[in-house]
Amino acid sequence: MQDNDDALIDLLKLHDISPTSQRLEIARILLARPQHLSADQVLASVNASLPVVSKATVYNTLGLFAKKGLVREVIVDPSKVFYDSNVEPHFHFYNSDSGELTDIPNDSITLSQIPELPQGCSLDSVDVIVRIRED
Amino acid sequence: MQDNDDALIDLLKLHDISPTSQRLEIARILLARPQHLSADQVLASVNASLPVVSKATVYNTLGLFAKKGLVREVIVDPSKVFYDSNVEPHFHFYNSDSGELTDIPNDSITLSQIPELPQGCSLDSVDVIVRIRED
DNA sequence: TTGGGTGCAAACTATTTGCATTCGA
DNA sequence: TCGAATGCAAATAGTTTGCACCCAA
Repeated sequence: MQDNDDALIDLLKLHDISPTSQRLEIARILLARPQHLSADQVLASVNASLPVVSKATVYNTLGLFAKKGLVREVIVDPSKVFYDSNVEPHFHFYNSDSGELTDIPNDSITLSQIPELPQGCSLDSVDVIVRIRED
Repeated sequence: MQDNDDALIDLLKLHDISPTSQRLEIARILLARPQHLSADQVLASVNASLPVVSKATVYNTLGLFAKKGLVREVIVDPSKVFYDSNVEPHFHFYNSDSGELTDIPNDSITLSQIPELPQGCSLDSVDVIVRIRED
C-alpha cells in the first residue's frame, strides 16, 4: 500500500498538486482504475467507512484535478458532471436510461478531418458522445 | 404574420403538440432561425416587451419540444442546457470562454464507423462537441 | 363541463463560496 | 510560524414540482 501511495504522491506532484491526505484519499478512489464517477459517487466512496473528506473538498479537489489534467470532466447529463480517470483521448457511450457512462473502444470509431477552428481560437478537446437507451 | 403563425401551428400539430398561445410565442422565438438558446435566453426573449410566459412554462415547453423532436437539447455546459432549433444531424463548437455554441459545417468533419452498441441498446443520437477557447 | 395547460411560488439539488479553523513544511 | 488546505454552512442558480385557476373543445 505504501508503494501505491508513493506512486500516487509522485503523480500528484507531477501535476503540480500538493499531496494532502484528503487529495490522496480521493486520488486513491478515482485513479484506482479507468472509471467514470460523479462527485457524489466519489464523496460516498471516500467516506464509505468513516467520514474523512467534506463535500466541499471533494468538489474543490475534483475541480483541481480536472484543471491540472489529472482527470477529465465529462459533461453528458445536465444534472451532474462525471470525472473520468482515463485522460487518454477516447469517446463515450451514455445510456440515458441507466445513467451509465462507458468507453467506446478506440478502434471502433473514427473521427476524421477536424474542422478549421474559428478565428482566434485554439482547440481544447473533442468530445464524442454516443447516446443510447435501453430497448 | 398570420401565414407564419399558421405554418408554426401546423408544425406544432405535426409534432403532436397542441398549439397554445404560450407555445406559439416560444416557437416563434426559438424556431425563427437556426440558433442555440438556453432556457434563460428564451425566457428573456419571449418576455422582452411584456411578460407573456412564466418561467415554469418556458422550461416545461422546451422540455416538451425536445421530447417531441421539434428541437434538440445540447448538453455542453454543466450550468445550463441549450436548445437547438436545427434538428438535422450536425456537430458543434463550444467556446467555453464565451459560452458560445456554434455549428460545425457539415462537410468539414466526418465521423465514420459508428461502433457496435452494447447489448439491448438502441442508438439515440451522436453528439460531437469540439471544445475551443480564446487564444 | 372538464381535462389539459398555465402561472406562481416553493422545493430541490448540484455546485460554489465565505470564513474561521487546522495542518504541515 | 504562516500560508495553504479544509470543513462547515449558507448562498447560488438552474430546473422541477404541487396546486389552484383558467380556458377551449
